[in-house]
Amino acid sequence: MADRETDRAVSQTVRAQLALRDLILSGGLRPGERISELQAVETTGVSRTPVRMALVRLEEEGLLEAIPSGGFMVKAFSERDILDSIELRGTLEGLAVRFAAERGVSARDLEPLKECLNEIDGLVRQDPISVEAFSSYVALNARFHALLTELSRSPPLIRQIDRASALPFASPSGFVMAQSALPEARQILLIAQDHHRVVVDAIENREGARAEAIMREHARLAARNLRLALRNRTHLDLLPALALIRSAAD
Amino acid sequence: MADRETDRAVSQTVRAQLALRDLILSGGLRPGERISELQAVETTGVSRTPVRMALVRLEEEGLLEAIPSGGFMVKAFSERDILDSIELRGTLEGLAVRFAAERGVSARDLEPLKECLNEIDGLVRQDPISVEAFSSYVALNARFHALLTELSRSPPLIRQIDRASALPFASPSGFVMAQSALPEARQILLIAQDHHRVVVDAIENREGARAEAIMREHARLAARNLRLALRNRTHLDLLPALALIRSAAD
DNA sequence: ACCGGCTTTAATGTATACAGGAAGTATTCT
DNA sequence: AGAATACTTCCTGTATACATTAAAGCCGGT
Repeated sequence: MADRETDRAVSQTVRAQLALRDLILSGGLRPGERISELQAVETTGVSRTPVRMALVRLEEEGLLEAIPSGGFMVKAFSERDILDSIELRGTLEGLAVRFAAERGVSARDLEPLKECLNEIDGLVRQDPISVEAFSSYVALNARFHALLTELSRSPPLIRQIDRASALPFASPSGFVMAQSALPEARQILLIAQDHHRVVVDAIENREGARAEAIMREHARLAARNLRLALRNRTHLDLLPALALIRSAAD
Repeated sequence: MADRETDRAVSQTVRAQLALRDLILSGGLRPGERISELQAVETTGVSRTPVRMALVRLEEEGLLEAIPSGGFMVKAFSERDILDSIELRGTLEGLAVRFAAERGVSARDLEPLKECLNEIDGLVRQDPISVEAFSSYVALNARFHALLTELSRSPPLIRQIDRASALPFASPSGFVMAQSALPEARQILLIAQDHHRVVVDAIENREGARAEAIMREHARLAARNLRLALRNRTHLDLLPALALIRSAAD
């Protein structure tokens, strides 16, 4: 019912984009496989025009790759690509918090950040942390990162960060759920939350270099999570877009 | 008539994209102005479908902005936006050269870079530097930066740098021509070339932090060029996309 | 049996027709 | 005279039909 209403509200293009993205991330298409427009029309139920539109947007998003002769194929990522994408996001977020620190942030703008921090504190206080708490953490973490980048007050930078975070495995919360099954899960979350507090403190004190450095290191937690999850090979079903990873042998 | 042949070779979408981009950058449309598809059809001579495609790509490129009610408008940039975009590019290029330094680059891969450097040396040796030499510099500089980012061997990063450099005022050579009319032109070029040599040296010696820092500073030369050109208000016609800059008062 | 060329098929790129909706304008009422 | 409402007009989003081109399969020759 709500679905029915939103279905009518959003454009066919967006509907196709969401459907195709889910299909790709769920592994419905193999990396390197050509994605036929006609086939996409059948699976999404919309006509070719919005499907084409959605394909272009998914290419810009980084999930698809244009075939020289025409059309698109599902992009394949190496583990290195993913690690680089995480480092890339960390670098951009580092620039954002440096801007925030150097340019100054009002106490009023800092308040929602601190609320976020307190809510996260409430979550990580429990030991062990429930799966529901992890789920809540993902949402709060995403909100915190979004608020943080906005502190830069730099539309071009915010835009670029959004684009870099569009790849699910590069997003700030990409590997949090996968981490929930790990024994060191709570410890990692505590460290991450400490990073959060430190970066806010650095911004408050106008310490640009410190804020930038800690933000870069913060992103590297995601890289650690990925490596741990891949090594343990447990709960890999919690990893979105794992289907897009091609082994180094390919 | 190579034009006639290329016209037939490239798709209508690309043709529309190039035509519309030129139109926007030349100031044919005012920032904030809605860009009508029908009007675009008339000016480009292609039908609505490729025009629509081109509009979407130009939006992703950052030159257009989607209107909530539908359609697109020409994006307006503040001087701050442009300076931030330059700093952003510098940060990304800094990451690229850090990757290159840390991961190591073979002498073979470094060779084309050094050729580029020698060619640029030949240009900046003359005093004063001719306009033709400036023009050659732009091409060589673009080539050098492209080779440099490729040394990172990181497709996601290269992709992101390309996107960040798509905005003409953020590209490595965006303000070089505007600088050609300045009295301090040669001095700036000499400094830029020194940066080039230093960054290659740093990469060779695996000095990641040094390479990153010098690359960031190198980008800031573009910021200085922009400020000088805007203050002197001379030869502003050499600045592409100046029409997109809205004053702080707007 | 394998390779090369031809034919057929299918997929993309393009053009256009149609419907729904937003914005601007004119008119009318207060 | 001003504001609100209704109307008209234009614009976008969507669907579909057509043409061109690339790819795949088949047939024939070596």
